[in-house]
Amino acid sequence: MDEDQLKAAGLKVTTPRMRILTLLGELDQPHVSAEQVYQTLRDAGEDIGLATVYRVLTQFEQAGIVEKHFFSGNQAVFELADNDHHDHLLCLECGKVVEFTNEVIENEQEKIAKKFGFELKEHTLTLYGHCKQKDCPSGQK
Amino acid sequence: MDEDQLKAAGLKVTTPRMRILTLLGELDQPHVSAEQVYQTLRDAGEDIGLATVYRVLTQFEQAGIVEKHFFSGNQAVFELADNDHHDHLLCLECGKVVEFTNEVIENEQEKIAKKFGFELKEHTLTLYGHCKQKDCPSGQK
DNA sequence: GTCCGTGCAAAGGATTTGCATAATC
DNA sequence: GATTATGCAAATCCTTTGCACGGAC
Repeated sequence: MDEDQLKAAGLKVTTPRMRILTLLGELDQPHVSAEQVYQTLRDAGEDIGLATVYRVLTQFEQAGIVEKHFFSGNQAVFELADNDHHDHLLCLECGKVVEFTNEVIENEQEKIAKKFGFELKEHTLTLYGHCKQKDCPSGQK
Repeated sequence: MDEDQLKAAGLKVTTPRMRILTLLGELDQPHVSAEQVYQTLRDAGEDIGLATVYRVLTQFEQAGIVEKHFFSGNQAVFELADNDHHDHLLCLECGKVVEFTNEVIENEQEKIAKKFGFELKEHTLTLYGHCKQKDCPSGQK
């Protein structure tokens, strides 16, 4: 339960934290910016500040509850961390995001790190392309 | 020659552009921020503006002369684009950067894109770890 | 009641833009 | 000489911080 996750992370159970955590679990598109979280909650009538959203998301990241990505380079997006790691494939035209996991690549990364004497801690793999769907500009014929 | 690269990109041959292009080719550590380029040139006595550095690097990126990366998330770094693509492995402790290429991963990426109906355009793969070298905090016993 | 958390406004850092001047072709 | 570049300063965008008040335990 959300509440237990907060306690486990040593964070007091407050309204903003609960609202943000719940919201992250209800999204259609699991990748959101701090601004989007803020706007969504404001629209829902919450009296929350943008600074709090940033603070909470940062705390969640440190607690391992969420992951932070820099798909676009200028604005961070957050997503609820799931048990098994995954990477991303996204459409340059419509922004659609697909998550995937690939054992072959994961193993190869370990080999590369070992080859250079590194102890691998984490990695970021993002593929960019055109999804070619009917609802995307890249799919128009 | 540097000059020809500029002309080929449809950019006039100006002092700032030549200085930046030359500098990028002479670096020990090929990954630099706009600020570093700016400081290095100022220290060398050039009368250049930071805004120009940003403008030129952006133009170079669009011309395919340089690549822009977001290793740290908050500050972009640039490097001269080489013929064959490569990915990066970097040390979380000392910032050391190693470049590598891996056919297995490249092929696997194509398969993934195909599997989801995407036309792959580009990708970013960065591995983070500890290099364990004697000159790095991660290497101290 | 103590301590941590929050909202708001101000500060910060990286990058971009407006504009008059200066350089390239 | 016309057009494109440049330097400087101001502006913008995203994110963080300072501070007094409010809420959790």
